Amino acid sequence: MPTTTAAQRREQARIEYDAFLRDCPTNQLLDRISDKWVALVVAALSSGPKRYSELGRKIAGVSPKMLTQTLRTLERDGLISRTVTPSVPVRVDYTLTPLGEGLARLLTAVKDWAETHIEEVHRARERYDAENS
Amino acid sequence: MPTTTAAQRREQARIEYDAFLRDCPTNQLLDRISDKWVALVVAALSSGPKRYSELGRKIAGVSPKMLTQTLRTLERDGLISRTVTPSVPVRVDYTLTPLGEGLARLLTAVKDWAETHIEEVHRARERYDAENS
DNA sequence: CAGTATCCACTGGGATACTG
DNA sequence: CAGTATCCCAGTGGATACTG
Repeated sequence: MPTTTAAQRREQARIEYDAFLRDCPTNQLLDRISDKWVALVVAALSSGPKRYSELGRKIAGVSPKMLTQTLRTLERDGLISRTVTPSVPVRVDYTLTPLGEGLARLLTAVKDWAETHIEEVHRARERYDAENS
Repeated sequence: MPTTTAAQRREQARIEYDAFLRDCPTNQLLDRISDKWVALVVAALSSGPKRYSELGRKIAGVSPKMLTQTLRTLERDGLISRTVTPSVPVRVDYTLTPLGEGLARLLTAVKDWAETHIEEVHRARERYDAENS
């Protein structure tokens, strides 16, 4: 009789795997671009620098909290840069860095694939749903 | 005095935006590949067909529930195909469809970008954390 | 204008147990 | 072997209110 159960062993594996995934570059990147607002912010900024409130308006429905949070992580990762103009009232501009522009191009590739194949995916869904009704 | 508050207007915008995002092909795709397990399953299958339990072992730490759920949505989207061999015990194989192979190639592009630029991101993070300490 | 702070509801996914 | 069913908790993000 083993002293560890199957569940315990899988939990151990899960812990190790989580650690591995945190270190995995691909997963770190997927964590970023999968964030609901990141892709939208990057897309908005790819047409040029924007102010905080411009982003808030362009990305309708985002709360100040999430907009700030998104901008902070992107800034921390070196994907966007934040410029404060100490006028009254203050003005803050966000711009894509060269690294961020690279990410924008990658997202364009994702977008192209999505738009090219979405019809096929939709047909597959209809077929699947029809068969399993 | 307006009859709608700023919050109410933003909520309305959020609802419309959510609807828009649901219809947006890019976001639908991002929803898929951002799923914690999808990328792992696709990667596992890109080296050839696998059985359910093989996937469970290769992707350490995944629970049966999530593995099944992931496989179902991928099958529904036409990205993988499921083949049941009615032997005893039953045998189920999962394979990437041509569409799924296309997705796998896209994920390879994502992976390449991630691995090429992760160092730069890490340096940016260290710089950011040092400045804001 | 450009945020920050707090509270809280909701849901995604893990643990666990069971089945054709 | 290949799942399904149920319970349940933690983390995410929205609402709301406040500030330099």
